[in-house]
Amino acid sequence: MSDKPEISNAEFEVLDVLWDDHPATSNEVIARLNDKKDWHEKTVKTLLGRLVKKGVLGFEKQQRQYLYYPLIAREDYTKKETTSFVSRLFKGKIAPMVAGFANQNALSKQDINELKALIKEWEENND
Amino acid sequence: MSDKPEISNAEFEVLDVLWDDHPATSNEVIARLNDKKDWHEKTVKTLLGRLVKKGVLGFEKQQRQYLYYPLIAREDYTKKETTSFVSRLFKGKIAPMVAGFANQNALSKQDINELKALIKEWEENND
DNA sequence: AGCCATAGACTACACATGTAATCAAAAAAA
DNA sequence: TTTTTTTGATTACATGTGTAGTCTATGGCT
Repeated sequence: MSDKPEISNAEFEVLDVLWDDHPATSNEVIARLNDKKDWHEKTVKTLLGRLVKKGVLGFEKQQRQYLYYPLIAREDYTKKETTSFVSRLFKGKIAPMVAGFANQNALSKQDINELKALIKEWEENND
Repeated sequence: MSDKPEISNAEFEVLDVLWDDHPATSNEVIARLNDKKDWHEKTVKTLLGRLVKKGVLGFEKQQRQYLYYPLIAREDYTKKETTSFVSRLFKGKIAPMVAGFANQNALSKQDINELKALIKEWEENND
């Protein structure tokens, strides 16, 4: 298959706002990032360019500006990253990771309910 | 608090075998890594040195050799990494991450049981 | 006592990354 | 039409990272 493009931390932030809503011009991306990050516009444009070069973003010209959009789905990316994260740090076992997370962070009742729902779904499909 | 040292991927592999068993000489580390990685001994020694400089490893001299050992606990590291991973990719919500993982990987009956146990424990502490 | 193997220290070097500044072309303004 | 602005393209540059090679001192062998 196509090899997973390495997306750096800074690049991820840019991709993330494009996942939220796209296509978008560089100025829109810059504006949205302004809330969370304190990046110079030139920095954001560099990151956009690098993501295009990596094949993570596509764009189409609209007059002089580009309209950028993601070429990979957020779900696909997060699934792959999660799998590799869990296998690296937890030998591929999900429960210890959840345990460590629970131990470090407060789990809400809703978190618990969602986990229960996942388990229930699994049990309905496997028995 | 002390700021989290950035541990690169390659460095992590070295740290990982030291977490498994320590203290260990560089040669022991090199030998253990030989199974999984195809790294030159010099490479491993460079990584050991960098980890020492970053304050991740300590050592004590044994004649001419060093006995290396981790200065941070695996649990502490994995918890922090998990928290930051979940907050970056899943807005801090653990259930969607587990859902994505389950969707990508086969969950075993044991995984499910472990998750159930975690939930049960949470419910005993919170009600 | 002298030489050699070896351990860690120091150096190397290309590519990635964070963080921009400058350049060139075209659109917008004057 | 000339000037200014703005956009993407190109260049910059320090630091991190992967992946070693060379230097130097010392413990061990002869």
